[in-house]
Amino acid sequence: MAASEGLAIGALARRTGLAVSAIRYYEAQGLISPWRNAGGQRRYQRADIRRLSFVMIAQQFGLTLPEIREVLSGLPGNRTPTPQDWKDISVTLRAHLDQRIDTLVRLRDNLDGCIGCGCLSLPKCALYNPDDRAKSNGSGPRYLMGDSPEA
Amino acid sequence: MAASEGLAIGALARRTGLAVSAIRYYEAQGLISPWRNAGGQRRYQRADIRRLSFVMIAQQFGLTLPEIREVLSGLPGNRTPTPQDWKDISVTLRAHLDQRIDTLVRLRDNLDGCIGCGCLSLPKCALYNPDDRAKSNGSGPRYLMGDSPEA
DNA sequence: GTAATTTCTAAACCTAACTTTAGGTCAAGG
DNA sequence: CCTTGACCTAAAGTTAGGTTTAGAAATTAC
Repeated sequence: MAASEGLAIGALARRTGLAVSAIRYYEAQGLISPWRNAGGQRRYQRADIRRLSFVMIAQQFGLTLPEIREVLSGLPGNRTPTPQDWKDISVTLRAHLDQRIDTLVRLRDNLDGCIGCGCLSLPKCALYNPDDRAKSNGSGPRYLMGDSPEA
Repeated sequence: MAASEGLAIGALARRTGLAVSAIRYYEAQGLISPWRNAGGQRRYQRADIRRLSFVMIAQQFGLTLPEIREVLSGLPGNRTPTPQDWKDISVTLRAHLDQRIDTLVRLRDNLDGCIGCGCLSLPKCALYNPDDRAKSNGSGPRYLMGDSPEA
């Protein structure tokens, strides 16, 4: 009834642009924790709009949901996060983004020297970086290995 | 028998570091086209080592397999690609990479102003860019939509 | 000329991040 | 009161990019 009862999931979905099913999924992944009303329906705080916005931004930055959950754990649990709280955890986000950009820039800098020369001999190039690739996917060994230029 | 018979799939796997299953998968996706020997086994050209290396690099750059197939279609079909051929298609790759870096840098430049201010009001920020998100995944609508700072 | 490797195909399985479906309950309006 | 729309759970389906499995045939090694 009153506004103090919190937001229903549909209202939160409209405010964030997320699908209702996505919000439930995020809950299952531990990214958001609504309470339940007498009828068993989810109710959200207004601050959860901001929380989900943060999740969406972090996803654009390339973080996985577990990573985002980790970053969000930096928020205070006992009170509604303040603007300063959000600033604080955005530092972590910025670090992730910086690293991602650095990696791509490094790749780009090597492009002309490696593919550009036509040899594609990766082990001899700085492109070969197992650490970068390890994050790509949990399944299967993926590492770069080139050949001698005669191929 | 002789070297002129081409590479078996296991040999190609060893040369590239890819799994045999991955190479077969790439064939199914139209990224590589071996011929078959008398016994029905796949045989590859030595130039295919380079082709797969290119696939692996392009993947690091964030291209999907269909995108990579598209880029590879720029290679001559009637002869073994020369170093210059590889240089030519690497220009396309470079363009993809540049665009990806630009997007991330733009996101970073907006980070302090948007999340950093604590409002997370995305529609009012330059972060809101449907084009960037459209590429993320085929399934489900994902677009950013913020809220007013009171949330 | 066998035995051990490789390779073959097809189909099932895997993760991430969700959506869809099915069948049922809750809440709000008239 | 009762209908309509929002919400509930659980399970199955989806896409990308592969891996694994199973059973059979081809190659290679000795």
